[in-house]
Amino acid sequence: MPNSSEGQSVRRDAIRQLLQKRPAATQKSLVEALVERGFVATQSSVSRDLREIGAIKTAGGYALPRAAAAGDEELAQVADLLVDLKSAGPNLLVIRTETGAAQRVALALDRCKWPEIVGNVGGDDTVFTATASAAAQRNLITRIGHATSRHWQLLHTHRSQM
Amino acid sequence: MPNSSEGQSVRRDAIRQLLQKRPAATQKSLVEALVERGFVATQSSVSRDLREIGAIKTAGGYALPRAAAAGDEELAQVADLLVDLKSAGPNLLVIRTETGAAQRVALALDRCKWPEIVGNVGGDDTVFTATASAAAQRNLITRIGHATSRHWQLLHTHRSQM
DNA sequence: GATATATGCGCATATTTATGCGAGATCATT
DNA sequence: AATGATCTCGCATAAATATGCGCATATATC
Repeated sequence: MPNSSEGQSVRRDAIRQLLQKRPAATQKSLVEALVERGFVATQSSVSRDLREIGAIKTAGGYALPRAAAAGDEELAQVADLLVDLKSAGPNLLVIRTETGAAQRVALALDRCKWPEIVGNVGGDDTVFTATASAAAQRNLITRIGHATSRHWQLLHTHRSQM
Repeated sequence: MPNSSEGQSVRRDAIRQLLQKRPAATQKSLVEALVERGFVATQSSVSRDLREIGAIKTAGGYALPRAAAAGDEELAQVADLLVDLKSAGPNLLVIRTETGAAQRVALALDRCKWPEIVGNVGGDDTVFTATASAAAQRNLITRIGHATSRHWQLLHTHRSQM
């Protein structure tokens, strides 16, 4: 059952966790580790996932870029300020915050330096976050959920594709 | 004419420079760039060089880890304090400094976080720098020379192999 | 200088990684 | 519910990367 059955972002999250624990020597070894954890995936997918995640390959194996790990904390600090989260097309995520907190949230998102985020602008109680693709956006939503320990339910507004 | 005909460190230096300008998409492209600059090398060598240099492969191509670039400046600042430089076996580099400056130099070397350096200790006018191998040591010497814009002539003391 | 040991490198090739393509799958629109 | 646009993913395979081996050269020791 392919397609955006959220399985992808969960798997990528799992990969991030694995990499955080220890670098992975090869993609095959990652596949095996994933299988152990109940995921089904092939080397192909892992290859694509790693690109998407922004992982780097060092002499010691695949690892997360330093910023990727750090980002979570930035966000966690402003978790309480988040109110709502809506997608407006695949390239724009609209985040509602407590009034007056948008700037702070936008700043936190900036500091995360996540590859999914192209850029942010914060108004008063709204942050616009630009994403490169629908996939990146989905991913981002999962990551925000993860970092804020909150389950965001995404009510898509009309998906005006373009 | 293979072997430690210092060609290796020079080539690795060239690779570092290339990577500093822009990431390299593939090793083949690096080989070509090297050839353009008058080097002779195969993909095999470049593969080994990259490992040695500590380069990482990102989605954008091969690049130097941030520290690698930064290190040079650290060292440049203490360049004047260096007096002499001798190897004592493949694993130990003995650096003479102005009196009282050894600590400072050792600190700078630490901060470089170069992969060639296993560790440093600074006394009063002498720094001991541990290297993992003869190759690493040669490499290190070139890099120090490069960073300090100085040509160190290495009088080896007896090379007690072991 | 002769011998022993360690090292650099290219070649050929094994191993690993990336990708074109087609098959489901989902969702918006009509 | 049919149509179409857009995704994800696995397969097969192309492309890229790593490495065992052997020669040539350098270095150490005698």
